[in-house]
Formats: sequence, structure tokens, C-alpha cells
Amino acid sequence: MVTSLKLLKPETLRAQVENNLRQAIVSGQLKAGEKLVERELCEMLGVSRPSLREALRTLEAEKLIVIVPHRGPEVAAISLEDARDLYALRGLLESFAAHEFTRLASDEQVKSLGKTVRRLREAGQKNAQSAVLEAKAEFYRILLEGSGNALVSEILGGLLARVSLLRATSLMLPDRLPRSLEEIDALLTCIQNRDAKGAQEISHKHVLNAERAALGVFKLDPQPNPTENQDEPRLI
Amino acid sequence: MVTSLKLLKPETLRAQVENNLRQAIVSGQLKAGEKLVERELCEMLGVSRPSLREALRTLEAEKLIVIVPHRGPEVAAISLEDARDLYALRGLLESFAAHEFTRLASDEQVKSLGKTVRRLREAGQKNAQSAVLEAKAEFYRILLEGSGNALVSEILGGLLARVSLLRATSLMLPDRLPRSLEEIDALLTCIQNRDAKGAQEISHKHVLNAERAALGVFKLDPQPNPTENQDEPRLI
DNA sequence: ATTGCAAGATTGTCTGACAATAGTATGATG
DNA sequence: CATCATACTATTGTCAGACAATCTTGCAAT
Repeated sequence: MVTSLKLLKPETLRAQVENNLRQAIVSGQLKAGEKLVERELCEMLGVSRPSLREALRTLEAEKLIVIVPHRGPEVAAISLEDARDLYALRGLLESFAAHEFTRLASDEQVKSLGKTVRRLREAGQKNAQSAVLEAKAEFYRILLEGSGNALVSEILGGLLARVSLLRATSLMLPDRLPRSLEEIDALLTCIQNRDAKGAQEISHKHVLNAERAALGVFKLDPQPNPTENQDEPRLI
Repeated sequence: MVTSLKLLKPETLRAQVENNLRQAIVSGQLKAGEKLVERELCEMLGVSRPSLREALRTLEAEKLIVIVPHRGPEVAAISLEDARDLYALRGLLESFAAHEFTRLASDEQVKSLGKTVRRLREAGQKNAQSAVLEAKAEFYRILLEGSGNALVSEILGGLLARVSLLRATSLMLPDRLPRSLEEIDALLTCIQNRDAKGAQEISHKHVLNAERAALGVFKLDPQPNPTENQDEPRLI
């Protein structure tokens, strides 16, 4: 039996570090705001400082971490304004992608999307968290792939990674899941009918609803907002 | 006379390298497709390899350079599809920014924009290349600042940097400049009338026209496209 | 002309070191 | 006791040098 991981993934070491850290961040293993110390990370990952630092620079450019000179890196935290901007842009791009997918995707791709939606629905009804996330990732993969604009995929992918930073403050989908599934169903119907405008609209609304659900948590959250002074009493 | 560059910009050394290279790329000093050799860059910039490599990783993440493992970095080149994707996204974002600016900008910001447009027009009539570029940069700065979405600014800024990679193949604006100025004038009028929808539309058309002007050059360009085999005769 | 191989060049990575800066603890003072 | 200044420590920023892995190139042989 030939099972050589290295041969299957001839990635450079630095890239592996990058992927490990990115995964750790978007999965919430490294929490937003957490301080990262180079030497600790080196030990954990078993690499030298130069390799680690290169990986950190990449993640910094992706806005997943913030590096303040002479103070070191920490996992990026998202302020309320950031989150609003993020969802506004996501709504714009995601609805564009939906529009273009409806217009351009092959029948096979549409069918494939339908299959994934079914999987998503089943996982949702069973409340299988990880299965839901997996299916949702697949859903996006197909949608973006079929939208015919690699650049939008790239940017939107980065945005979704950043959105996952919010999960640190909001566990998301408590009871929003059923409604989310309904919306995705409606979106799929539009796509199958090749109604691009409709798909765009639904997709946009979908993001707006997700935003409301995610940003609701902010009001209860004692996270200090540096740009807003704390003079006024909080509404807790 | 006190002229200490270092004190005025207490940037970290790596950041300076980053800025230098970025500037060299977007200004066309380093041409698209050009191969970059680490040791040469180190000598030119007077820094060590680790610092340089960190800077390169950042630029790679910004898609201004491409680094193939074991083959080294080179200035990114833009394919026809890339350019189309780029302009599609730029149209989407720029028109969004125009819409939001019209909706949200203060009267002062609108006035400031008007002043910059006037400067732009004068520079254009005198055919003062660098003055045009400068005024255009200022125009975008004001527009993005006033659109109230820092994230869109960030992304669109990155896109504009990438668009400048096209100037390697197209010198842009030979006779397009007058029409471009007309469009910007029309945009300004919409903004002053607080007609958000109109501003969005004009802005979108503006980008589409810019795309046509820029992509026209592609058809004459003998740049080989790796993803498209060259079997079929070219339309020269 | 094509293939195969060897030499050279370049990148990927590590180690170790040192200066500069930020954070922290200590002590002095009112 | 609280506050401020100082010294110390930890961490980052940067460098030099080294070596293995890999790519490219030129040459030789078929």
C-alpha cells in the first residue's frame, strides 16, 4: 500500500503553516482578538521563524490577523461597522454571483447545486452541525465556480472567511437555520427557472437576513468598541 | 533644515520594501510578467532576504505578483479573462460606491469632489498626464472615503492597483480621455442632484466604456494565452 | 533532432544572533 | 496609599550565513 502524504501534497512548508493557521482561525480554534506569539506558534507547528513569519504576512494581507509593529500579530476582531460593511459587500457580491450563475451555469451545474441543497436540507433537519457546514461550503463552491467570474469567487471567499470571525461573538444559527433553508430553497427554484433577476433579489435578501441574525448579538455583547467612547450608558 | 525620512515615516523596514515594490509595479517600472530574483532585489533595496521575502508574500496575497514554488516570483500578468472579471467586479463596486456616496456624502465632500473634477478637467485639456493621474487618484480617494464603506474602499483599491497591470499592454487613454471626462462630469452632476440611482448607472457605464477601451488592445497583442491553445488562427 | 545527464543557479528552510521596542515590575516620592 | 519614573524582561524586527531541494541550462550521446 502506497500512502505518501508528501507526494500527494507537494506543498511548500510555509503553505502548510498558512493553511493550518487559516483553518484554526476560521474554525474558531484561535479566537478573535487572541494574541499570537511567534515562538509559541513555531513550536506548535514545528517550523522556524522565517517560515512562520512569511505565513503570517499572507494571513495579514487576507485580513485574518492584524500585525501591529513591535506588538506582534493577533487574530483579527470585527467591529460593528466592519461587520456592516462586510455584509453589505457580501450581499452585493453574492447576489451578483447568483445572478451570473443563473445566467451562465450549465444544466449539470444546476443539477449539482440542487443535489447539494437536498443534502443541506437533510443535514439541517437532523441538526447535524458539521454536515450543515460542509454542505454549505459545497453549495458556495458550486455557485461560485458556476458564476464564471474567478475574481468574484476569490474575493467572496475571502469575505466568507472573515465573516467566520464573527462566530466568535455569535454562535449563529440557533433558530435561524430553518428560515435560512427556506431561503436557499427559494433561491434554487429561481435558478432552476433561469430567473436571474429573481435569484439576485432572493440572494440579496438572504444575506440581509443573515446580517440581522448575526448583528443582533452585537447589542448584547460587552465587546468594547474603541471608536465609540463608553460615556453613554449601555443598553444591556 | 531637518529632513529625516525615517522619522517622518517610522514604518518598519519591511513595509518600506513593500511600498517600494508596489509602487514600482503599479507605475509600470516593473513590467507585467517580469521575473524577480530575490538576491537582485535585496541588493537594489539594501535589505536582507527574510525582510524581502515577507514583503513578497504580502504582494503575492494582493495578487500583484505570482510566486510559483521553486521558481520564484514574477510580476503578475493579466489574461483576457482576468481583465474581464476585473472590470465586471470593478463596475459592480464602483457603481455601488457612487450610489452610496450620493446617498451619504456630506455637502462638503460633494463640493470637494467637484473641485477635484474641475482640476481633472483642466489637467485633461492640457494633456498633462501626471496631473491627470494625480487628480484621478484624488477623485477616487474622495469618492471611496465618502461612500461610507471602508471594506469596499479596500477591495476596490486593490482592484485598481491590479488594473494598472494592464497598462503594460495598453497605454490607455489616447483619445478616450475626452469622453472619460464627459462621463465623470455627468456623474458629478448626478451626485450633486443627489440622484443615487443615476450616479450608479453612469458609474457603471463609465467602467464598461473603460473596459472596452482597455480590452480593445488585447486583440492586437501577441501575448500568448496559456489556457487557450493557439490552434485557431488569430484575428490580428 | 531528441533524449539524458551533469553543472549551475535559485529558492526553501534552518540556526543563531543582536538591536529596538513594548510591556511589566520595581522602587521612589508626594 | 496612590502615582509616577525607572529598570528589567519579553518579544519583535532584522541580519548573516549556511545547506538541501529543485529548477534551468548547456552539453553530450544516440
